[in-house]
Amino acid sequence: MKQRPKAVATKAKILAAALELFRERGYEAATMRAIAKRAGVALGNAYYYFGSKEHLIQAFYDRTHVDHVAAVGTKLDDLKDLKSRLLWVMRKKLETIEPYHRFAGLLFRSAADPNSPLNPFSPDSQPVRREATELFARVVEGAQGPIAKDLKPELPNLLWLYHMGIVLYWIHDKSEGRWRTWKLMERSVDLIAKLIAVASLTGLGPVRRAALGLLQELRAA
Amino acid sequence: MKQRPKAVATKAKILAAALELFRERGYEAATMRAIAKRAGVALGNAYYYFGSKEHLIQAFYDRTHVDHVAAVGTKLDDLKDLKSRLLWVMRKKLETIEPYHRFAGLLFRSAADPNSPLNPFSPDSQPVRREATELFARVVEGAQGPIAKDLKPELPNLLWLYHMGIVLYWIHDKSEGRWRTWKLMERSVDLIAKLIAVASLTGLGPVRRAALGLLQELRAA
DNA sequence: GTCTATAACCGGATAGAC
DNA sequence: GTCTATCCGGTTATAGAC
Repeated sequence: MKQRPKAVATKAKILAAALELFRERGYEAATMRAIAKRAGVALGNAYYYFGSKEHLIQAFYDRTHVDHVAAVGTKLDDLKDLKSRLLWVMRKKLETIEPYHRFAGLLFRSAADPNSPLNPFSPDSQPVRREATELFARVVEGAQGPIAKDLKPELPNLLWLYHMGIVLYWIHDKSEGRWRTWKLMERSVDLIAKLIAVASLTGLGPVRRAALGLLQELRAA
Repeated sequence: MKQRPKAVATKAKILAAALELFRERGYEAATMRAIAKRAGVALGNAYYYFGSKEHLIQAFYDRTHVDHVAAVGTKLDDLKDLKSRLLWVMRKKLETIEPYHRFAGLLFRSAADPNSPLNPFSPDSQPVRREATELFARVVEGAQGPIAKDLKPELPNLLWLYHMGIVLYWIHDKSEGRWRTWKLMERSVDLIAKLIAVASLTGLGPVRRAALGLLQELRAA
């Protein structure tokens, strides 16, 4: 019922025009009027298909996520220990988003707003977020070595959160080729692998208990 | 030279009106026209004192920081262990910002943009950030109990970063009276106190070494 | 330097006719 | 589904007064 071909074509035209103009002029300078005009469509019609200008950006997210999964590919299956698996996924992430660094500030500006549909915790973003989390579930699932039972189910979400933190750092990173982010990412992946190993060996100390309590809190939200 | 009393009074009037309206209606609904009107001032005059609506947010930052420090007050000196000290400071923080929850999202929106002067890592924000960090230095400084020598200098920055994380959670928190944030804050403060204690007792395991290396990386940026 | 008043521009968003 | 007309608010411009 949603597949009237004309509607699909119009929507695609508008989206294509928008992405073009974003690339050419950046987000702010690509006005809705210009987008509509390039798409050969009235302004109001653009709003008929995309509730707001921000809805147009969602395409970027979807695309980079798909690109990331593709870049990760089947190579992940060849890596056995958690550290190299996580490292691989994170490397591919940074490589995938690198071309967008110029525009990232503008894009993520909306992403930080709790009221924006682009915010990664919003209902609109749930599908992408779930898929992204599943990627980290794959990372954990295929890893050899012991992982504590009570920690394991939390890990995909935690790693997703961690990866958001790295992306946030990357956005602000002005160093040449983002080498700071790369170093930070490599070091933190190392630390995370060590932490998981330690947490999975040790008995139930008060620190471990406090940490797990905190995790439950977070999950309930 | 900047202290013509009339000018100071006018600027204060405008800021007060803005904060009032932000509280009452949120950021978007508090139009510059309404702010000027409430301040009993012409629209152009508001722009004479605040270059843009965002500049009013910067003023908000400063204001809440001052309020926070005042709320923390001398009571901090009566608290001896790190946990109660940190808890006190964080409680006062959440209390101080609570009235502004409605428009906090918009605030963070600008803060996430690396090109915005509002972003907490920008040069413009350095003064506020340094002062805020000093508050956490006070927390650490006055605490009894052992704190590892190599960890101690990192703590003010780390705690500042932690407190930003809590604020980020608070911004997205839709629960009644932000009780989720409060619980998360209390639990995480507990965990942090435990972590610091353990880290200060234990010898130099690989985890500790990796963590400290990561901290150095972050500080260098 | 401080302030008023008014008009105008621009672009995101909406209403309602067709 | 698509259009045109319109609203709304941030921002700027102007011209002048204390």
